Amino acid sequence: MASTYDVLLARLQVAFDTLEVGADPVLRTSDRGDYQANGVMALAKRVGRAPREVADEIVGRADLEGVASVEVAGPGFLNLTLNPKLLNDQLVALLDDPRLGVASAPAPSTVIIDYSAPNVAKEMHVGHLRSTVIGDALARMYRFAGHRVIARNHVGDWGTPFGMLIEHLLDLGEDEAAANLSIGDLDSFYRAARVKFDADDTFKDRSRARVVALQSGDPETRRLWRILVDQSIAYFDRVYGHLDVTLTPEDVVGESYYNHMLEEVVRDLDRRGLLVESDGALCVFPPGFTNRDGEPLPLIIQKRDEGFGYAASDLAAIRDRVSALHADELLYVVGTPQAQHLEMVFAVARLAGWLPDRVRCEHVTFGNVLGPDRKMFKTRGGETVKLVALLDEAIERADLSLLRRGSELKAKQRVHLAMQIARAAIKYADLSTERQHDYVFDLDRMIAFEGDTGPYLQYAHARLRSIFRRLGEPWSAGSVSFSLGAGEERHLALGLLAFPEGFEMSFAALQPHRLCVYLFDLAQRFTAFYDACPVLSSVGALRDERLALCDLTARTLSLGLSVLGIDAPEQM
RNA sequence: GCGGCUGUAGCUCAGCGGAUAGAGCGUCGGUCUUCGGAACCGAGGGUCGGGGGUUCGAAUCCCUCCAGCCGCACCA
Repeated sequence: MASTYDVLLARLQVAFDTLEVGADPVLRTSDRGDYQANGVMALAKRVGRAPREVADEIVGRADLEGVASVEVAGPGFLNLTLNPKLLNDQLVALLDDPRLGVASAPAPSTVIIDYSAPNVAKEMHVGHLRSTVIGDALARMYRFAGHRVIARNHVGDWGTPFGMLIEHLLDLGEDEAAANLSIGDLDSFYRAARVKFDADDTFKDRSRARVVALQSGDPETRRLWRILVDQSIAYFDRVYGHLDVTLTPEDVVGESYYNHMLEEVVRDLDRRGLLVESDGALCVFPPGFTNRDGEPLPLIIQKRDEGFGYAASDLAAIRDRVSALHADELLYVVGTPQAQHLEMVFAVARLAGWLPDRVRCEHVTFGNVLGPDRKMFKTRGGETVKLVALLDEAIERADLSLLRRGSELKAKQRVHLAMQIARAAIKYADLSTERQHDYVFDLDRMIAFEGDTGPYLQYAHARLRSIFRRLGEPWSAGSVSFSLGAGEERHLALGLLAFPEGFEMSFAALQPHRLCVYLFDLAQRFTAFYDACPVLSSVGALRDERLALCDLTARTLSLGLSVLGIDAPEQM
């Protein structure tokens, strides 16, 4: 089905095209009418005529029969009020549409989304939260939009620290070490290795030798390294499970995966005459980048010691993703501090011809998670906050709230529900602020059941489902018609019909918070309706109509939340 | 110094060149003998960091200044 917005836009577009082909009607929802079109003024300017006159002409030429009534206001606004029959027909169509009006991409693209990227043998902490949550929401949005998503978890599984980590593993004994790692105690493992490395020269020498052995492919060293990697991946997988993130171990394609391609990256850059030796390092100087002294800034491909910089594996990854995986689109959900690095990598990949213009390549940046003091979020002791600790605390609080409220659920169900609420609280708080902005992590605020929070949306959904439970029998729409006599009903209905725009705008801009804004607005429309319009105690056609509105609202909330990676429990 | 991001109500944040800048929390007042009150309705609260400019129209685009955060050659 065509969304209501699209129906309206198509009719207006025809009229605008008669004055200037492709002129944007600038169609928006409005509080002056159901929608307003603001494109007349700009168009009048371009064609050199009076705005009111152009507005009148557009109104005269637009075939809005059966769609909307229109009024010209102010300097040339077109205020549109949707036709009751159109409203009814669109709502009836939604009842049978599992996608609730959102079109599926006619030509699916292959999209590679690079996100999460924790480090092997290190705990996942708040620093990974946003990349993981935002990346996963985007992956779900792309899938829902009908595209093919290849997730890539570019874990840090290579580099000099692995010398000391492997030596520490040997000191502990493989079994002991694996046991430590498998319970997720990665940080103390890493710290212990670090302490020895700093204090003990023999250990330091062993570690360095071990790095060389690792890099030269020594089988025994590789086997030991594999233990570290596998234990870590298993641990990450458990964290993703707790967070309900769709990443799997198969999506883990770490830095080491690209090792065998690095020589070729260097050779190819050299062949194309892009490689420059500078201070003993092999670099590319993409135009337009300078350092603090205004000198050209290099992207270091191979270091003086012949080791490869991380730019090399990033470049290899682009080559691989474009040529072997046939990506149409590359997204990097990586923190803002990497902006310049990634810009340079993209620039070099374009220069080298590995990244053709047809492939969209974008750095999806995000701001920091701040503590109550507005500085980077840390524990009171100044340590990074572990992701599992964060989630555990949220679960505990959610469980307490349920208890305080006198939840009748059994302990086991309650804990599961507390987990769903905790995840919703944390994810929604993260997704509902504009991506690029920093936000203050405030568990009290995000887990509150009132206000613009994940739990509030879940609650709205649970109340809706409760209506259908009380109904006592399966409900089906049958032959409902929507007369929308009450203002609250009409307001809610317009909200339901706007789901496609809500999703599309959020998706096109890669900004999950717009979908959050939409869902919160819908939930508010619903609660106002719920307060004013009795459902179960009404009778006949009115009752059917209200039940249908409830059904659509519940499905829209549930679908919208699921696209963001948030559960909508039946009962709370 | 250069580059990037940010500055909107007491607090946390939305705001797509359009009409009177909106939510949530908090505050104050109200509703309803609760289809789940974790609700609803209303009020108060703003030099949109300052100053210029472009435009019929600027929180939004441009310039400049102020404040804050981040990055700027071999750790990834």
